[in-house]
Amino acid sequence: MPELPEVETVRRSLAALLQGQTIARVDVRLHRLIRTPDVAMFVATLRGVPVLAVRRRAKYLLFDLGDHVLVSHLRMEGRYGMYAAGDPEEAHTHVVFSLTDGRELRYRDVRQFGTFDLLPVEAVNDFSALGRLGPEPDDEGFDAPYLRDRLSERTAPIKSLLLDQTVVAGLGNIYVDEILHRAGIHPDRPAGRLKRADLGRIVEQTKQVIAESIRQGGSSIKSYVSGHGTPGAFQFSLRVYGRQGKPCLTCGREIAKGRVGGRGTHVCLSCQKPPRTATIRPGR
DNA sequence: CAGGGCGTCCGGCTGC
DNA sequence: TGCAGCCGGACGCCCT
Repeated sequence: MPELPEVETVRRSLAALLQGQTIARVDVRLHRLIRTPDVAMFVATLRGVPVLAVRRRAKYLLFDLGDHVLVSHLRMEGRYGMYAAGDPEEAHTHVVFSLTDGRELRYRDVRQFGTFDLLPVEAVNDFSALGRLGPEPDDEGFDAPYLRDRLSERTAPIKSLLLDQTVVAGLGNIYVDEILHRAGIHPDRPAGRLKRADLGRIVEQTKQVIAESIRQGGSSIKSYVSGHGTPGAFQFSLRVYGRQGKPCLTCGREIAKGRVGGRGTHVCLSCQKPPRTATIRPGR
């Protein structure tokens, strides 16, 4: 499940692998993944185009191609790999970018949830999702006053709002659980009732957890690997995610698992005091 | 109008 | 051994 650190790790490997490369042609096997423009236009526009840079915004990969930007979202299980032209094709290969040096950048996606949008450069900032994204965790503007401004009056659980990409960009289910545990905040807490100090700890832990995971090459949970095919190591630093039934690494209490906002949620009920309204509470 | 909750997409995997 | 149900990021829809 690639979140910001995993997408950043993929970006770095793709930037190295695609350095100075030009797309010779593109073969789209699963048309549904191409959202804009239509597949014929998508393929025609990409023919013979150089890859100038690979950027990232939140969980989106942006390939700078001169007049156009290719916006790629991996969603749950999308992944890229570099292959020689004759290499046997692995299952769930949906898009193949043939490069002029003979290699192939292949996009695979078991869940078929990933998306591609090829946009004129001047349209990128207005592109629906990209245009509404909140600050990145490492932005200076992502601080406690900003969060208080965005969360005041909001009654939804803090977890749901940290997953809202317009509040802060790039967090997913794994990192939100980790951030809230380290900040000592129960995920069911109504966002608008958090104190200034609570918001400060959330901001601090968000920045720390994301930066540390990027240093570790992301978390390899389920299928994630970088563009080089190498796994990350941050999964060994996870303190609550996937650890239900095991002792809290801080206090020893058994980690509980429930649902918040429809998402599987891991919590230590000693380190993260449940509010009266909590759906995940002691005694079960 | 906007907040909030839920259904949808998909198929490998879990558990009965 | 067979198979129904689970799971989730972004987004659409619906209700309040």
